Amino acid sequence: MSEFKPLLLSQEQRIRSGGDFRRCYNGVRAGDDHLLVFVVRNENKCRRVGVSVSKKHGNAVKRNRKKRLLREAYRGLQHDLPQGLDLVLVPRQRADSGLEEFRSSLRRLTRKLVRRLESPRMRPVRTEPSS
RNA sequence: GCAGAUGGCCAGGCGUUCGCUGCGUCAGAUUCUGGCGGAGAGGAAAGUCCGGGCUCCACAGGACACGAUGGUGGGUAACGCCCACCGUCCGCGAGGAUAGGGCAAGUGCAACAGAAAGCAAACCGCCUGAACAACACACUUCUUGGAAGAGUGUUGUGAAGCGAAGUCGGCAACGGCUUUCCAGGUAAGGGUGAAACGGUGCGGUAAGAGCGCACCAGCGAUUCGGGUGACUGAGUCGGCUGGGUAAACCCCAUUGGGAGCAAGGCUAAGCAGAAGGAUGUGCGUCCUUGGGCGCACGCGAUUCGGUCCGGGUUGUUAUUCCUUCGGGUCAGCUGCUGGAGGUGUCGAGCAAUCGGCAUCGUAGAUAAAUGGACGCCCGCGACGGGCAACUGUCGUCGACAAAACCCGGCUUAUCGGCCAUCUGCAGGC
RNA sequence: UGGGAUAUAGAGUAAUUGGCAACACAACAGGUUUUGAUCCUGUUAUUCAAGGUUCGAGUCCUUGUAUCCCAU
Repeated sequence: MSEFKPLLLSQEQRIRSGGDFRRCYNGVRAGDDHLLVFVVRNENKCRRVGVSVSKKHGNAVKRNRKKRLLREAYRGLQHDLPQGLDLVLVPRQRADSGLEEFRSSLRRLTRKLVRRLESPRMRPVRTEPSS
């Protein structure tokens, strides 16, 4: 399915400003044992992704490793995702999270989130005041 | 061979493929895309404990505070770092550790124990004399059952108490009263304590004591020798000694402007201001008698490391200055990597290090670039096979940890190895 | 990135310039009570870690760890 499209990940496809991150945290979210995903729609028709790893995951080497694994998982799966979304990926504090776990979690969670975005918006209204 | 000591080095390797960030070049195109080439984390990049470069601010000075350092000589841009040496301590040794100036300027501290914890004595104890008592000896007088006196020797007492002596009461245990507890010498001994005013021996003495002597340890002065110096070797003399603690205050010597690349500079975009405070006086000069300008003093603000003195700048009646609160933006470029640079070699030096020559081009990210997958080799671990060398399979297996303006150090973390020199023990020739 | 502070029983605080780590709360055990509450008694500390100075360190010095705060 994605063998014709290059698996690139350039700077335009990344979320880099604090405001964009804050907008995503107010959006729809879903998570499992390995991953937490925040999603919001954006105006232009491209996918963007941001990665956030807190200091509780260890020192700089361990944090960089998790960021790279998350970016690599997104890079392999980006053409399976719909257009016009901003994603923020936050890993859970687990030592056994590898690339395959992140890939399967990302695939399952984005499918769930897309379904929730297209259904009548009951969930976002309920999540807004709590956050 | 085993056990160590010191110094240095490496930080899994190779290949294919999909990606990431700069650079060079070419093409499209107009600041983006593509092709090609080449580059892309460390010995600690870490902690931010010191020192410097660089940038901005401030750059008359003085006094007092404050911080840091502390053997000597050298190295360095500088250092709290490094090298060499000295002293002290530890180790059989190779070696290791060392904040290592001054308690003879002053102040302070030392719980408990101990007689006593700092300035020299007091106390216990030991000794002498006097006094009192008892006993013994011999003497004198009166006199012969004996008494009195003074003497010598021995013993006992001899600072407050269960003391001594006398006397009274009581069968006794004991109780009451009276008297007395004087004058010196001595620091050998006195359980303790981390630490106690030199140690041992002989002499000496009433008892003792560096009181004297010999040796040893320590201090001071001095002579000669070695060293740039810290210091050290040998000798002589002296009084015999004056404790410890300064990572206790302190003293001495040396030294220290402030803030930091989010420094600083440029461009673009955007917004909304509000409140409060700021004293004048004199002189000179110019013109239209009301102001302008300048100077001095005063006052306000700010700055000169913290305070004071004393300076600098600025304002002093208004399109100015200062303070506080609020609003907006937080985008891009630059600084940004060629520097106290790396490697090799020669020379100086014990070394740290320095100099000459040759050669190399070696990260620049900004929610922050080095990653993913596969294969082979290496190492490790587990389970097997084999007498052994070795070999098969498996592994979310591969130390600590990632630049953020740049250097020099220090400290801390670290799987597994390699090399060189040296020491001790055991064995063989 | 720069600056500052703190760490003591389960949680909260003391420890007067170095000399036996204290207090109330909580927990546990025992006692009082018919039972419970109250009350009484007792127990519970690697003073954040390592090293040094000192006869002796919670205290002084050095290094590290963790947490919190401030500026931009």
